[in-house]
Amino acid sequence: MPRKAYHHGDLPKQALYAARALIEEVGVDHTSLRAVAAKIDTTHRALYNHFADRDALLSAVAASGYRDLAAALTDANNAAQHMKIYACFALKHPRLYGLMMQQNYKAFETVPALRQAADALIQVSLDTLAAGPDSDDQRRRTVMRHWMLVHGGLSLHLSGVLRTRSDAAFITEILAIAGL
Amino acid sequence: MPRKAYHHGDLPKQALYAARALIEEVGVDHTSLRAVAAKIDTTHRALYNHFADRDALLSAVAASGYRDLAAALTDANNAAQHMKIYACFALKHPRLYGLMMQQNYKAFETVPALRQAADALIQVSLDTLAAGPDSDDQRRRTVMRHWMLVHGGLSLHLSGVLRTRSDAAFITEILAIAGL
DNA sequence: CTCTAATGTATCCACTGGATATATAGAATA
DNA sequence: TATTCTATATATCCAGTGGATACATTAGAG
Repeated sequence: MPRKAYHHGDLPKQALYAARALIEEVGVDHTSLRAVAAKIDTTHRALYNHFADRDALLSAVAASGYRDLAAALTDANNAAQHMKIYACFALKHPRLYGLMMQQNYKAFETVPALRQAADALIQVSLDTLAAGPDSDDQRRRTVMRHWMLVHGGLSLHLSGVLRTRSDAAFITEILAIAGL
Repeated sequence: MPRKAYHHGDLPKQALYAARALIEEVGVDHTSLRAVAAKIDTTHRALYNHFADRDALLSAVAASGYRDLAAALTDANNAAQHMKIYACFALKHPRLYGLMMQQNYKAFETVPALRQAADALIQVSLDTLAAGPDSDDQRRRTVMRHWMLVHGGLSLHLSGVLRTRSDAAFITEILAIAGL
């Protein structure tokens, strides 16, 4: 895709975009290093110069998802808007969102960018949802409660366990359940 | 492990147990058909006589998890007990629980046992959480709200996004957040 | 007792993530 | 400018995977 030169120019960033695109297209399970490499016209082994292994690449994609979500949420002025924007993001990028929530303790420890991106998201949520003069513990719980509701609802909706209806109906329903 | 006879006796059930054990030991990603087959002393291809493919086997394991969870929840007399038992199950079998929640629409359509098991769980929850004379829609929302909170909390806790504390602290925290 | 359908086996395939060794190029040094 | 050094890309290999096809065995229906 880029030049035919031996060196690629900006392989890390392009690999990230390519991986993210592939994940959103065909799902995480069907996203192979070789497919990502082919998409940016390089060898699958070249990726290892920039990512420790496949999981590290996936975690980097997850981190980019967290960043985008946090950025989108800065537009929220209240809890209801916050929940709507959050849910819309997840419904628009279900596989990316699944990957973000599939990260585990080890990933958060191993990939600093992931930890940072998640913390940034938490900060945005704190600013929007718990701006009052409450104690830190109280504010943390407010965010946690909100996140539990919206993420729990999304998870049940996206999987299909709960036989929820259309996306739009789902959003109004979780808003009602959350009392917003 | 069983006899050395050509026919195995009860391969489907044993395969299910073996797969579930492997999943709880090493995680879904590292559970291969060959490893499951080796555990019950057969060929990986024999599994295909009883499960359409790897995903079908995993979905069957998930269904068995739903059944066990529903059975455990019949002991609950109120919402607080319900939430505690649910959370304890997930914390005791985190990888199995992850698999259960990783099932998607296609799995629920393709594997009838999975749909049935999930519906049975919903029924138990309806009985415990929404026994009153409310409308069906109201009862459904009560269950949904409860499930959103507990599953959302578990998901955030198990992944480590939210930096939650110990399991015990987590349980008391979600009970408080849910107002139970 | 035979025949057939269900079940288990043997063997193959394309593909995967990852390891090792080699080639290239861009930057720093001289 | 010429030379070395290091980061980056490639080539090639490997064991392991899910799945396909063809064949062997066996239990049961007739």
